[in-house]
Amino acid sequence: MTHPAPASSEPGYITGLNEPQREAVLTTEGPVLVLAGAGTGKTAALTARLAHLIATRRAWPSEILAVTFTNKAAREMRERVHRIVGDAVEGMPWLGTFHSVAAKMLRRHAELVGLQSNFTILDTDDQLRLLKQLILAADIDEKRWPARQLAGLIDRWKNRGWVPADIDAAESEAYANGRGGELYDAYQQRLKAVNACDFGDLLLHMLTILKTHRDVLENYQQRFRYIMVDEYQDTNSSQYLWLRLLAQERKNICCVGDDDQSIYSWRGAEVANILRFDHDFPGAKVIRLEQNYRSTPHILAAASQVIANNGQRLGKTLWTALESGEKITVVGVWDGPEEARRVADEIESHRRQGGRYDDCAILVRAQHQTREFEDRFIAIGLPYRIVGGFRFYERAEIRDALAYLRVVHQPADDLAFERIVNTPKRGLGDKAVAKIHTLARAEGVPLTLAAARLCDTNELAGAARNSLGRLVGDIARWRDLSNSLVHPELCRQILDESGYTAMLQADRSAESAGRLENLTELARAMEEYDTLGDFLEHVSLVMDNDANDAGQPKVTIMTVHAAKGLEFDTVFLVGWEEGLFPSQRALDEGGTKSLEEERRLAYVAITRARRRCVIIHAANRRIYGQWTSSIPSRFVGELPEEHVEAETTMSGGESLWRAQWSERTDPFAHIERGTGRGPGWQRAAALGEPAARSGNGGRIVEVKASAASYAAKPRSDIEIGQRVFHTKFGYGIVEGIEGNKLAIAFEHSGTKHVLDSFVTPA
DNA sequence: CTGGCTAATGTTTTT
DNA sequence: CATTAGCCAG
Repeated sequence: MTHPAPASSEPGYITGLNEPQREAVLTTEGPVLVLAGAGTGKTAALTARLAHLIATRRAWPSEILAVTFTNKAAREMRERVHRIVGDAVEGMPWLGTFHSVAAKMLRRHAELVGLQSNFTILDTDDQLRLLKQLILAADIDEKRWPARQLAGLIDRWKNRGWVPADIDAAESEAYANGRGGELYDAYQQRLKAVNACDFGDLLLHMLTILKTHRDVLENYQQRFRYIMVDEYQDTNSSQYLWLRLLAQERKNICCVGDDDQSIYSWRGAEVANILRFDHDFPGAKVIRLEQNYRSTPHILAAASQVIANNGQRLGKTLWTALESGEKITVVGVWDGPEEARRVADEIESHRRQGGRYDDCAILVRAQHQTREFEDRFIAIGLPYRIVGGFRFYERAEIRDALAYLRVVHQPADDLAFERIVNTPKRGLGDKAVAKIHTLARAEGVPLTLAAARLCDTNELAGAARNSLGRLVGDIARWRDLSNSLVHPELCRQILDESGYTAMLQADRSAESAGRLENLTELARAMEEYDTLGDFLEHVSLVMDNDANDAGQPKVTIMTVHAAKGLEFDTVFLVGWEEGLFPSQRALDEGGTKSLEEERRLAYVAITRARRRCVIIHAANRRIYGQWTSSIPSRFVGELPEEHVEAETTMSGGESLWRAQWSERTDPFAHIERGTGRGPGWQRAAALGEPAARSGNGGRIVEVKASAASYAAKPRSDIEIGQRVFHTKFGYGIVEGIEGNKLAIAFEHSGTKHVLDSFVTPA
């Protein structure tokens, strides 16, 4: 395809675009669906379109609704638009994730669904605690009907846009013999009582409001001259309904998506939304972006071949003008540790050839796979970062601090009160809390108020009464202070006066120093927000842990899900084995639907690579501490041979994994699973230690010293038997020294091999 | 009421 | 295996 010569008066943001991209940018009126394959410049087109609307004065920035799924995507769009149109983007209040935009709206109309505008947004943990209370109260055995299950069910209902009244008997049957609906209703009531929302409510409540209050709906319909949606294939029903209501009047809605990259159906995403777009918006213009700018032909061909195995797809033909590059490499290794060694070796050799660490990414199917790599990388001192994992605000100390702030900010926040009432320990255990609860229920007041009243009675014994009285007094005082004190300072003061800081200081464990640091960071982060309320909202909706990407280049380790939308020169796709990828869960469900989603995930994974894609599968892996043999993923078998370079470190040679692959038809194969005595284990026992086999025709050479440790000399201040401190593993005793590598028996983490530079004498 | 122990249970993926 | 929830003893 050739690019037409740009007209001389053409604005800069158009110039670099190809023909379909231009069309997507310039078709501003009416419904537009952009089907954008991986790496086809979707974000470029989307941001150019946004800039175009503003630059040509079709709309003020405040008249455009632009929604994404992740904060990362929202931030990136904001930055890119800013680069084009400058500070006008500051006035784009309606650019954000579905959840943050909905929350913003809901704060304005909260009273229409029985909430106050300072409502709390609950996280999963609060939600579960609340549900557990309700399950207990309903006299249901929580062992048999776990709160998690109910939470999942309610979430699914909310994703579909169903309020409690919409739950029929059949749906209700999914929990506790038909009591699901009843509990959903109780849950919603309880949320209202504590003036709180969960994630799903943000959209569901707004949907209710838009449906029942014409004036509000019309207001927004008028305001949003243009609506743009990123990753449309990931919308769930409630998001879809919400969008449809808002777009109904002007119909200037532009959705961008790729049905092949729909990987969130477990979260309620409906691919059907993208399939029925032109049904809901008649006359919709469909634009396909098919030129891929990211990957080499080999990579693109392999990805296309894999995804072609899926049935339900709109279908598109990706092509690239790039030169052919190298084939995809498929490597079979013996076990997990070897997989990690192999990846580390490849990265170091890439590095020696002048490459950078941040060219490389390791994509895993499930979070727990990151461990193996982390262990190895720490041992050899290879810089890495793990994306995802725990978010900043999920750490216990942050949540405790936030609970204090929530109690101060929102007096009805019972869940926050429960969390802090005995943290730090102040002698207020179950007994005391139960009394507060009883009183609160009897008088129909929030826990903080009940606690205050309880202090005026003789219900509590001396010590507990004093303790509770102090807490109640403190909270009242902090509430007063919150009007006069800037909130970062308020936060520091609360942490000090509550004894929380002292508690951490008294704690001599490995993590406590980091925790104190996190709290300092929290107070610092608060400075960026105008009000305490703003801050709390950002923490629950927006804050992610992308902040730690500063410093020197690092290898990125993350899940495939987290990698969507990103690209890297070199990508390692690890753990491509049946049961891991595709996941056991997808296999158990048996249907083609979940399997196809796994395949889309594989497609997303492969298409992250620009130049080099290495796919690895291991013959043996430890699952729940048991060695289990595994066979290569079916997706490995679906890779087109002409685009693949296969390699194995196993003596059986290249054909081995293909032979193993045929085991999937063995009806008794599953019997070996989890016994710890499967074929893989037996082979291992027969052949000896995996590492010892490396001379046996295998291509892996056991790396004794990495490049990083090769030339380094040992430290003089550390000797065997010495007690040392390691930032990640805590305290331990040095058991061995080899060059600058130490073997340390850690008090909590067992014996590990680490570089001495990570260690200080204790 | 606290702290330490045992037992059970779990691993997708995230706003 | 590793974490966590729930139980029991001090």
